[in-house]
Amino acid sequence: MYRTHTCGELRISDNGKTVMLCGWIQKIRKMGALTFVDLRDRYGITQIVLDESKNPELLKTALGREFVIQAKGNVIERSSKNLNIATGEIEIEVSELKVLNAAITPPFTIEDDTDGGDDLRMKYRFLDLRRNAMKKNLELRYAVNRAVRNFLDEKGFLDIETPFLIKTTPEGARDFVVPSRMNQGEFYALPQSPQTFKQLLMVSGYDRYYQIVKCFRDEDLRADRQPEFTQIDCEMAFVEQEDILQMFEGMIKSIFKTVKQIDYNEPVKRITWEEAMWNYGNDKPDIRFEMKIQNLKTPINLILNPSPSEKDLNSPKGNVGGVPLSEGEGLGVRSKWEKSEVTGFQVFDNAETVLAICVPNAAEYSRKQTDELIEWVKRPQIGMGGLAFVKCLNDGTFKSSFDKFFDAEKLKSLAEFCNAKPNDLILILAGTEEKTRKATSDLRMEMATRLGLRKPDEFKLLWVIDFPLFEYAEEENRWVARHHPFTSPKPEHIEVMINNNPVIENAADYLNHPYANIKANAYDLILNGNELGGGSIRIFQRELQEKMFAALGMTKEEAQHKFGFLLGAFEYGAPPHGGLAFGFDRLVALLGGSEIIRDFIAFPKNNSGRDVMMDSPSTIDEKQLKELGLK
RNA sequence: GGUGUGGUAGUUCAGUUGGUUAGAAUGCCGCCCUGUCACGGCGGAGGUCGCGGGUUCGAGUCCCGUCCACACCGCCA
Repeated sequence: MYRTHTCGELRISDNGKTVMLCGWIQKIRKMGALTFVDLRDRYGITQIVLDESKNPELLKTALGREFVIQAKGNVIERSSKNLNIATGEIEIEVSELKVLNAAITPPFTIEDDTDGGDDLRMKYRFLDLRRNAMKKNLELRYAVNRAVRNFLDEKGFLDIETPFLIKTTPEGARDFVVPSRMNQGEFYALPQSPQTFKQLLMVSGYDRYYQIVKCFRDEDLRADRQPEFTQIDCEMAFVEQEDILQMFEGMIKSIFKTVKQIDYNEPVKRITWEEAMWNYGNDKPDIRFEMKIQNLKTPINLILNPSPSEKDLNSPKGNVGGVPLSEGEGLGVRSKWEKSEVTGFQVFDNAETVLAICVPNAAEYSRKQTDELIEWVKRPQIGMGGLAFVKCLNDGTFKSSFDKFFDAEKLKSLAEFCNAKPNDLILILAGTEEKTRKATSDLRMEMATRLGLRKPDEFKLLWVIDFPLFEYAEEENRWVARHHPFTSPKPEHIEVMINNNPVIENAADYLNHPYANIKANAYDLILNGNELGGGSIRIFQRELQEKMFAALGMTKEEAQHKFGFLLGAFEYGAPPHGGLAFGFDRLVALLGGSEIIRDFIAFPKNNSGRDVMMDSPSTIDEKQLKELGLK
């Protein structure tokens, strides 16, 4: 027997017991004839005492940090207690000590606040994982895993494994491929997601499926993106969008409750993709704070309203795609400001788009601070030429960076249009539509970060719905699926899809193609500005699926070659179905108050997709290459 | 593919306008210390300043190239 207890469980009530502990030496403190050793394992730290005056043999063996030892002795009450640790009232008076394995000095300290940099911690990941901070992250990961399984199990979902060695798919991310030895010249692909398998499971009648499963995408990494990552993959049959939103909103709330003790009782807010783009400039808005984008000039009308004759731009309330806009913020709202487009300020007058945000309580920003913001928007990643601002002073006056062109009256009307409050700082960006909208969105997030409005302990969920079905791919001059090619158009848009030719005759005018306006039964769940997951109601009839493949530029033969198995299955009684998938790593990281998923994965890859601990990827032997027919 | 930031002791970092023998903290080693728990005291070892080239009387410092790490853009249905 190695141990009777762990290093985290002994208390004052165990006083007098003879115990055996095993663990790693965290720290040695020598006080003359007395030596204190902090012994650490997964469960905690227990102090053991080596008393040379009572047992001189004990100190004959050399000890050092991270040695693995076994200590036998009596639990005694400490004469000076340490109430900062759970075992701090007792210590072990050691009678027998055994070094199970010596250790060389670790390259960084195994402490919460380690002195090790990212690079080293990755190289010695097995040491990094000894740290309390990492242990907590992995424990959180497992807690979320359990919460998911418990919830879905209770709802009757079945966990069914799907293969990792599958077929390459033309759409979407780049595939990782695996050469086949037995079928030389051919390759498996690792799944980007179990998408087609879960749909086939619906055809098979397993009407509630889930899997917490590894997925693979050969794309560049980010703090929140790894080449292999884990998804909570779910699918249901005989459901409408509403059923899915309810079910999985419930799942996330249940995770909040079990893992974070958060009661998220209110229904999750929903907005359309168009509202998201209009008000926040991106499709995953952080709604912990307002700071909505104000449109001072041309709206995203080309996207939102390709044929102004059909939808009156000047109507007080826009109504797009049959979905009423929230909070009376019509897409078509225009004010007298809007109509007086010639301001005399060329930067505004010449720009396609002029967008503003009202930053609360920032009117006292100094020249230095505003200059710094201007530099911020000029960074290559943002790429704006400059930034205009209006300070809404508490005395009701305004001070702007373009006073030369705007008199007091004009500034006032601008501030009113933006619904600016006293002490607000209005920041204005002007330029081409797409770039300016993205820049304003980035600026909004940046200002919120600077003002501390992105509170890590506040969780705000949001459904973004009614995504466009297609996206225009400029390089190929064709439509690509915004979500994936199995996503169903909204029922009222199916006709548009079937009755129109997908070919884009005039690339410059693609927004006027009927396909640009088709909306999908697709939805994303956003948490604090991060995409937690997304999904859609799927196509389940062969004809519509074929039409979809055709819309994406596939010939009938190609579609049959690549997805014949799915098209075939649809002919044998496929039920209506839909589902979604969550980014498990991202969910865990966010619950842990971070956006860096690397810290929540035991053995992650670095920025260039390398595992620096085992040094993969690596070259392979000639022999292996030959066997695979690659040489 | 691109942009930015960084690379100096085992580790985290400082290093002025280009100028003597490149510093601090921490870790490590040795000695002292019977109640420490961020222990304390004394002493010591430890450097190809990422790599290659250039400018210069002289380069950690300036220039060019390159490698690596991180963040971001493109990309990620």
